[in-house]
Amino acid sequence: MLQSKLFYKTVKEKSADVESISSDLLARAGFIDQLMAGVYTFLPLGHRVLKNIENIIRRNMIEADGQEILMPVLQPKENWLKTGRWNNFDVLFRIKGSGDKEYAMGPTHEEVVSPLAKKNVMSYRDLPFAIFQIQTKFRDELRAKGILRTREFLMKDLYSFHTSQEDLDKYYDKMTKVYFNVFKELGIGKETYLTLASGGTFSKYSHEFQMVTEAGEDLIYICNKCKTAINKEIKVETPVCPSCSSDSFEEKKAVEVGNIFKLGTKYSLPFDLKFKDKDGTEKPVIMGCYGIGLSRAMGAVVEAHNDERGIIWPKSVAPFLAHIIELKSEKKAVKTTSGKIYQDLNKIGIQVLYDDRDDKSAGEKFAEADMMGTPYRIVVSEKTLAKNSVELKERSKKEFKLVKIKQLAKLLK
RNA sequence: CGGGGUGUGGUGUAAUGGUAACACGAACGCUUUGGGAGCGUUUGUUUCGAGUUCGAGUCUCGACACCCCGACCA
Repeated sequence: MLQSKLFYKTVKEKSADVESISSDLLARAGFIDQLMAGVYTFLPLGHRVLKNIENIIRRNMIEADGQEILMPVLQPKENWLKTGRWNNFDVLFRIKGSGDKEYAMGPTHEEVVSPLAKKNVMSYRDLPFAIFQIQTKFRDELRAKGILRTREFLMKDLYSFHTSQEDLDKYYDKMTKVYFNVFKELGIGKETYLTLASGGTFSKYSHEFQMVTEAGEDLIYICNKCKTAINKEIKVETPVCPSCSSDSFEEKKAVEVGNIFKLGTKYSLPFDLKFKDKDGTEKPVIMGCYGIGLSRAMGAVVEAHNDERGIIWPKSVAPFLAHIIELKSEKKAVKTTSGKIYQDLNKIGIQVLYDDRDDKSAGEKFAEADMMGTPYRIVVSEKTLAKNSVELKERSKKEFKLVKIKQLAKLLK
């Protein structure tokens, strides 16, 4: 991508509204734009990051036997009445269509996926299976907080269907590992804890994946002895660690980047979702659900990876792997060589942003590059070309090195 | 939802009730060219609606918006 054509603007000054570091950086670096409280547009840079996150999650879900579908945002009131959530679900957007007909804007999809499953499940032979989607969710949160807590957000939700509790337990454990792998790939594995939580309206217990950060709205308690984490509600119920009985905890602020629930029969019963077992008896299907907020994950990654100059993207989610900075020069070679490097890297499939602008000073280009946080910066100038080289610097490191142009592609691969 | 705060060019700020200003940005020109450059010219502003007043960015009331604290958060 040529930076001269990129749809973006950076803002030098910190915004007056606080929100969170991630929202401020993402907005100022041109990744997102706030339309209103809790609602954001993803600009080309932000959209690329979001797609990278999406692909990491999608690949992991498919590896866990998930099949991708896409369910509607617009849902019938009737299904929500069936589960009793039309009146109970505080953050549900309820909208009116023609003739005052009412609909729900999907905040989650049990009310759609359960009747859907019913159409395909007759016998134990049809089980187990898992289906998921990556889709925009709507929740009428009373209070938004930057990109970390929004009213409209992208979410991956997977639902699993089983013949028995044992089978669900097995899949649930597998999913726990898959989730850890996702967060590791997103670059926040180290900061993320599996946290025992109370299940709310779903089940007695659930698990949250909490990333430790000052920007978090949740409090978690990490056992000093075995590193098991529990959330606030559990801490009230159980003053000692549920796995090692230690009473020494460290309190940390955290943001919930994912959660998993054992739904059991909570949604199969209202929708009459059952199957014929081997012995001929009819049994309710046992369900699990597993969510990850993608846009929130994007904010979480930024919260975990930034410095005073801007964002430091992990390679896995970065909008571009490399950022070529062409410094202004009288000599044509600087531009032609920069252009050639850009083409060569593109050819071998490396995502690269090329700052080809002629009217920007070196300082401004560097400052913007640091703010955007691309993992590798490649500076091309008269100085580097004199040595047949370019300057290669990692965003996360201080030092840089001169690299022969011929070797550049190999190094980045 | 309860409480609090704030709304001024694109952004960040200033302005005893008395001509809306400064910096950054943007456009143009010249100079500069390895860490958000310099000079000059130009550009563009009081959230909305009532009210008080000779006169409102400033005071009063209302609406709307955003932010913060709390509560809430499948």
